[in-house]
Amino acid sequence: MAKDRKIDMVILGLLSHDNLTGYDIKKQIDGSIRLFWKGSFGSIYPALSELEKQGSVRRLKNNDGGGREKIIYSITSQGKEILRAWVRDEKASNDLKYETLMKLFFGGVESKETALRNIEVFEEQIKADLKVLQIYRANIEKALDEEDHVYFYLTILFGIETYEAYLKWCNKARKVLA
Amino acid sequence: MAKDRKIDMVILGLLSHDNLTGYDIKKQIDGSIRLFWKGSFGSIYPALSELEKQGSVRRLKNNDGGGREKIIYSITSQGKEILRAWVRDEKASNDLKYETLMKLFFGGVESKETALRNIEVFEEQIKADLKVLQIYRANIEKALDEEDHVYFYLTILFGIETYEAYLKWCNKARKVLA
DNA sequence: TTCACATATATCAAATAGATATATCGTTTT
DNA sequence: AAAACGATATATCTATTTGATATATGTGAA
Repeated sequence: MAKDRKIDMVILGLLSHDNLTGYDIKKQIDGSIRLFWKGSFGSIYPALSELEKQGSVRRLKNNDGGGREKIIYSITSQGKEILRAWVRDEKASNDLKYETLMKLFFGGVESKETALRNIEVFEEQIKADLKVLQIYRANIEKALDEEDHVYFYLTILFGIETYEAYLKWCNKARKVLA
Repeated sequence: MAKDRKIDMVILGLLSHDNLTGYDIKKQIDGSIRLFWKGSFGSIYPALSELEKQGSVRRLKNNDGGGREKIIYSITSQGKEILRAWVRDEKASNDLKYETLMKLFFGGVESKETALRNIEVFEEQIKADLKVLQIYRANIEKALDEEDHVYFYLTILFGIETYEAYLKWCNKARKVLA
């Protein structure tokens, strides 16, 4: 596979906002990033080691007198330049893996009821996620003057717009199957 | 990682419609499936071998007197049952990896113009894809009476609904950034 | 006839997912 | 006060997937 590790950009991007541990990075991915990307420990920790080796991130000394081992990373100026070059690069891979759709696509091997049930499960999940996003939006709209918040806001809007489209589709799909 | 190879379901699903070679499977994934899933030769051929070993697919003899090597597979009744069990199983992983959104999320490290350009590239791609989907829809609506076509139709509708939402979001995003 | 392109199988290294092992810390329950 | 529990934290392993490449044949056009 080509030299093109996407998790590196997630890590550099998050470190451009804050100094973080690998565990922190995982938490942020599962939080604000999960709308459009994901990552596991199995990719985060090895990536952090290699980024350090190549000089894109730096380990902050933080031996505050014995206690839980904790490695806080910060981004270097080289890391920032790599991140910026990636943001400027126009090519981007956008793809989704929707098992629900696949189950529906091959729905012919099972009953219509099964198809409807799969749509229902999907709908419930989306409704729950949409509620969370709407709370995010309400909160962030109070603090939109801060520069970086605008970009976060845009991704929230993306989530809301697409999730509403999913719900519309669920209704249409039900009608088509009926 | 858990015993849970999704490519197996893509293969079994496609073989439940038709007997196909590995190459055919790849073509169908890049065609009708690509809206919600993808797969590469590097996963298809090994999966076909294992599915054959476990008795879910069968190799059809087709030595039609010398010529290009060609291995046509068909699904067995065991394979069909595995496919059906998977369709009945409610749990489904739905996730997207949108590099455009990630570039936007970390847009603060670059200029607003870069962010707008990334949105523009994304928009052009979606517009092109949407056109194709609308042609698909028009064609399939003429043949909706055939049982299996309904499920294909639903995935097309899903694509159209979400792509239209993406375009709406592009316009909103432009306004927010302005 | 040569060139490009589509068909077709197969394999490899790099990247990722998902699970698990290990250990510490803080809070709550017994 | 001890035990139990869940959150924090690093690290590693295997299975899976990607994306690229190697190899070879068939087909149509210049």
